[in-house]
Amino acid sequence: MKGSPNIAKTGALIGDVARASMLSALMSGKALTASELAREAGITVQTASSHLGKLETGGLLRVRKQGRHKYFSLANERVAAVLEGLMGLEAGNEPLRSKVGPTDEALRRSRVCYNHLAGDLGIQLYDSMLGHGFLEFKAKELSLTPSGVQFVERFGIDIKSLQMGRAVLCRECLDWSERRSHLAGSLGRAFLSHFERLRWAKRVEGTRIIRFTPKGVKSFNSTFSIKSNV
Amino acid sequence: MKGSPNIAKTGALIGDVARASMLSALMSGKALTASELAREAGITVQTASSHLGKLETGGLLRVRKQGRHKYFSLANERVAAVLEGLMGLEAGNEPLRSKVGPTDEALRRSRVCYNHLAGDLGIQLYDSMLGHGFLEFKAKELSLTPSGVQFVERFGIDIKSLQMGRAVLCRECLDWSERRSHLAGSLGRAFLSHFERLRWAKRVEGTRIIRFTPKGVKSFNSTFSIKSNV
DNA sequence: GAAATGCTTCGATTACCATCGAACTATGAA
DNA sequence: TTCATAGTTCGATGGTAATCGAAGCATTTC
Repeated sequence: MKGSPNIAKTGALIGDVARASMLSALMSGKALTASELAREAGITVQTASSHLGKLETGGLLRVRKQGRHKYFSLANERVAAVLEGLMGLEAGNEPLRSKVGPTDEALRRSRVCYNHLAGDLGIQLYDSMLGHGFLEFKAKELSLTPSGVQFVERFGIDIKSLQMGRAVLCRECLDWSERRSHLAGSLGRAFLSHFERLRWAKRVEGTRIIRFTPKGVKSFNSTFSIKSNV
Repeated sequence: MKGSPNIAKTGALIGDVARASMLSALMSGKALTASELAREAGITVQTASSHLGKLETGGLLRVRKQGRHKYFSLANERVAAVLEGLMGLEAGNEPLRSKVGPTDEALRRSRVCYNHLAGDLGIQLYDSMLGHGFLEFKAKELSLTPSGVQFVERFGIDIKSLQMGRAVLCRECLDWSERRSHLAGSLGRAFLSHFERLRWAKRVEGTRIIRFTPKGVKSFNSTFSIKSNV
């Protein structure tokens, strides 16, 4: 069967515990330095350097050099999507114990996925946008409707500058905790950073958890007209 | 970072060349025996047995015993989706040479992906169904509209028995050659097997290629009202 | 300039695991 | 029963790659 060695190569890249730790850490979307990633994985910087080199040539990471620092981030959203998919597989297989734990609970509720909002709240946002006709599938791809543009602008996001950029505006991304899609793309990222700017939510340092304030939840629900009991 | 060892485990499972070959072979959706898979991977049956055991306990494979044979298939559609995603990553990174080759060409045109139609033609089918309002996104998930039901039935697919089954009727699946979705789920599988029954298309033994006959292409285009030059 | 910090390269060590031959179990055929 | 086929278990072997100490390069700070 042709094409098999390829998936083996990237599979092997992900298949090392140290590298997997680094990739998981980068799922937050933040760019991290080599030494930060080494600490995250619990290995020395030499070893980390070797790993990071392999991940880069393997096309999983993007690198930016800044002074004497080297910042690593996931190569693109597709890499993030594959990693999310892998996590989802695991979650399905685990007996039940994966459901417990307050950390896990919080992750399922709302977490960052490559700089956009994932988890329960992420799905609610996505569903709401679709339900109000702000997003639609135009035959091929997810796109923002005229009324959607209006809504997003009134919410305080500078849609024009997003459209200027090279990145795709709307994209869907599969969730591992739920089995549903949520909003990715530059609009997805803009939403999350705007939530942070409005102080509705805050990232918990060192994890992927996003903690919404009580007031933040309330505003979120009313903005996207979500019934609080669901 | 929590949750990292998990993705490492499945990553490592995929990361072995022999196992990757087996998984690729199973992407056709067909169930294969242990010795067939051993031959596919170019290893002895003993080694294959060991690999298959690991893949099963890792949750990637489903096993059915039938007499003295043991049939292996991918555990579910999600596993298939992750594998497709991995192939897509590779395809994006490869320089350009991955574009050449007649086999590759044929794969891009139409191939089987876990028993449903993928590739260029798969996307055309999906787009056509959406464009005619036969499929729609109902807030959360892809579903068949009333007119869609009518269309599918008139085409000769027994939609009732599909709806009885436990499997999801419509699902979307991301393509690696294009960057678009195509139709998966039990309806997707029903379409492909009906194409085969009508002799529009035939699987090429030992590969994932689906070869459409000239007449088959014509019928396909007219059924889904696709302009032949696009 | 010198010292400090961030990262890379080199070499030696170690641990893991894919591989296969040989022997074994289980199911089916004659 | 006897033979054949499908698959598993066991043990030995070999190769690959992760790991870290030590030394080296590059950049910034003092």
